[in-house]
Amino acid sequence: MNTTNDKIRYTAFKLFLERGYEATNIRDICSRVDIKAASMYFYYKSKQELFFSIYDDIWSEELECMRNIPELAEKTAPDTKLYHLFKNTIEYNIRDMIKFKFLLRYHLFPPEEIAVVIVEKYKYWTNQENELIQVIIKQCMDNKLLYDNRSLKEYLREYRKFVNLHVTDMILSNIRLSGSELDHLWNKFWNCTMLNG
Amino acid sequence: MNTTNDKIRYTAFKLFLERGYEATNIRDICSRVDIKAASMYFYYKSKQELFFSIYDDIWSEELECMRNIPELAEKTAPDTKLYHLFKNTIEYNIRDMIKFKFLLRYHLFPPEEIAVVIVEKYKYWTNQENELIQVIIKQCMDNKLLYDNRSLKEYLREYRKFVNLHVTDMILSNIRLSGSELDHLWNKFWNCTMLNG
DNA sequence: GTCTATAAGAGGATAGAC
DNA sequence: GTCTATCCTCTTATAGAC
Repeated sequence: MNTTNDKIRYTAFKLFLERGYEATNIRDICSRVDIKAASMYFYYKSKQELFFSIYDDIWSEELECMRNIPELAEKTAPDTKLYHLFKNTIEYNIRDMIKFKFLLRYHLFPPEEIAVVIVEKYKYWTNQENELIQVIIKQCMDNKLLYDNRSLKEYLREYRKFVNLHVTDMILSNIRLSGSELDHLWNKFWNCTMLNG
Repeated sequence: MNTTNDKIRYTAFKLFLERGYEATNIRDICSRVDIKAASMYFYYKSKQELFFSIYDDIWSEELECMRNIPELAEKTAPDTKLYHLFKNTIEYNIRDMIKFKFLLRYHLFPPEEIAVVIVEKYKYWTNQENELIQVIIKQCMDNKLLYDNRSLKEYLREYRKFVNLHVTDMILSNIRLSGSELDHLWNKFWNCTMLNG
């Protein structure tokens, strides 16, 4: 948060989130950073390059966080692992809700000018994330903790839907769920949806 | 869909939905309608006026539809009424998913220029909708179909969250739920969330 | 690295003719 | 009702000095 580049990235992130890509202009970003618009072009060759540099960083940070959940490395039951993955994901998104909101904005409503690249990058990053989740779900199925009358893909979709919707709801309602509320939701989800879909 | 005004409204709706308010310009709307930009100003005094005319219409139409659900006028049990309200609301949004998506876009990410008015209008319209829902929930509580250890407001929030999230999920995943899937979801919701919160 | 100056274009909106 | 012509402002991006 010290270098000019850091300031540009931080300011651009906030404006891209609040105003959107089209309504954010280089002059506004730069005036807040206290440089002239032309100076931005020393760091990034275009507005698009600046945007995607920020976009990729958000995904990469979130994945890094998911890969470093200590409980996933331990020798715990796979259903417990999935619970920890869920809880850590939600808590990460509560801490950094604006990052999720940023991604939500551009996945739901990609600006025409950058839509093709966004879709491409979205596929890449969700695939990375899915691999992580699928390993655990597969372990659950192998250990008969999840029935195999449903496919891995279906379970994956249920899990992703569950996580996404609760984060989306926190954004829409501006309510942050507590640890015990999360546990309650998880139990309801596991029993009502995963076991008795 | 015959008059010039209809064409302007329909085209503007599509562009406001897909490109967003800031990225949609009068010239683009008018070139598709096959008139010159200046002609738009005969119908609307500004871009904002055009936008809010469309915005209000979407809400008003949805409320009209909810108020005309035949089962709500009949002398059926209030929990059955709530089920019909849910099913009709979802089915209406499946038919006109882009209208829900339009509202979602501007409620989640209101353009700065029109944010204040959007928030004001959003409050007005959701209040209208809430009154309709609350009447039925109150009947459920009066008839002991819902326990009164939770407040009317809490039940209302659970109901709204349930409906909103499933419509949002349909938009995000591009999957439309069938009638039997809706029934299944409703039973799970009623038993797991409303009765055993 | 950061600046000034400027090119080259797109945007909302209005005046006034027909 | 619809047009042409135009105003004025804002935008991304580049050239070239320091």
